[in-house]
Amino acid sequence: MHQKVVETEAAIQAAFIALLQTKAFEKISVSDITKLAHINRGTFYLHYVDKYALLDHYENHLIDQIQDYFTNDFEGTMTYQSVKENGVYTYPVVQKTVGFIHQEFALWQVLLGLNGDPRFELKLKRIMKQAISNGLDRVKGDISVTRCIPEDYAWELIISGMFTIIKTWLREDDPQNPEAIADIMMKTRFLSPYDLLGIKD
Amino acid sequence: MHQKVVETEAAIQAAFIALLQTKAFEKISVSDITKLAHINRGTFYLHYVDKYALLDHYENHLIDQIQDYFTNDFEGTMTYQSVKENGVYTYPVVQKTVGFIHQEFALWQVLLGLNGDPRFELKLKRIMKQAISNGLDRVKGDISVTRCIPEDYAWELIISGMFTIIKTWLREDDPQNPEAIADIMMKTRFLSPYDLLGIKD
DNA sequence: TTTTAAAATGAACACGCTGTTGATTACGAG
DNA sequence: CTCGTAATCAACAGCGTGTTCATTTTAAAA
Repeated sequence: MHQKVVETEAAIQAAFIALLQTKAFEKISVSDITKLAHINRGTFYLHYVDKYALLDHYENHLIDQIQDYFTNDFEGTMTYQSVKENGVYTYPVVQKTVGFIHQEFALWQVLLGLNGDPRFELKLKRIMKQAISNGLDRVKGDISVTRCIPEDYAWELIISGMFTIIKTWLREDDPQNPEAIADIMMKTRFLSPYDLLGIKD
Repeated sequence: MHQKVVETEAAIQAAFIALLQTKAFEKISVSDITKLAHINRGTFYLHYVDKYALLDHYENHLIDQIQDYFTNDFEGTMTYQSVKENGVYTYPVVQKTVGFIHQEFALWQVLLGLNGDPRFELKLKRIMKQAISNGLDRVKGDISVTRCIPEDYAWELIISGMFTIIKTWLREDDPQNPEAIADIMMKTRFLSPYDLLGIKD
């Protein structure tokens, strides 16, 4: 691949991320991007058909990483791993997933942030649910989601709990390190809202 | 107020909600709205300065209802009320809040839906946190959010748990009745993710 | 180094949506 | 019935879009 292409696409990505930190995706024009990236507007269209293709490109880039890991390297992911210094075990899946996000933090930040794409979050949630379903089937045989509340409500609560942790992480001014987040995810598995509030009823 | 104004604004609202069911807010043009509402494009601008003012108007309408209730009628809201047929008690706050939403279901549906406004959800979350904080202070004196995970993560988890229930409700093809939702909200106070999955570790 | 193919530029185009204007018509409350 | 408010219609400049074509720049191959 031509080196110039790499440069240009990097400039576009940097400009795109910078703009998404300040305004909503739909309010960003191709002109905005190319001005900030110091390239000609026409050049943009040599790389992407429109700004939606740009968004898709980044989203798929991130999704593919996770998707690949979930479908290929899934053996042993739900078993406990080495003891951490604070005495908490961590699943490899959790560690890996948090690691993926940490690797491209700025991109995850804007795509899951206030100016991001709600549909991206939805896609990810579906993937997560599938992965957890599969993981549970493999490790323990007889899991049945509680009948105490409707099953789809239970699933939504579980998945969006994990997303809440990730999104809180991404919104922090001075973000925690990945290990701390993995730790939080492992701990919250056992915490109900009342536990979180510190209420002992 | 002129009757014609009421008609026109009702037509605008109906068109706006209908459009938000099919495409993202930012992709909706004033022309779209006025065409669907069978009014002249110029007429729209006699009522709202732009489509953002329209969005604000509806959001504030909903927020004010809840805000008013939280700040004025808050006495006794966190005490248990009459026993329901299935043996579950419900807080009046929960009942009232779910009731508010049920009253203008279609509007809540689109504003908190996939094509809605993430900032609206954020505003509501802040209000909810404030209300819960106040409520806890009043009813029980010595609540301290768990130190097991960082406090802001705990709060985010609690609040977005409640929002998850509401949003799941709003997305259902054949939505549950309000009582069922209030019931779910009361029950999930005690349920951790592992409880929800039916795992007994 | 020179050649050559790919990549980026700059200017122009029609199109669609915006928000505003001013003149005109429709209509409902009194 | 009448008067004032509300809605309509046509026109306006401004801006972003996506596409074009000729031109210039640039990196890699000869």
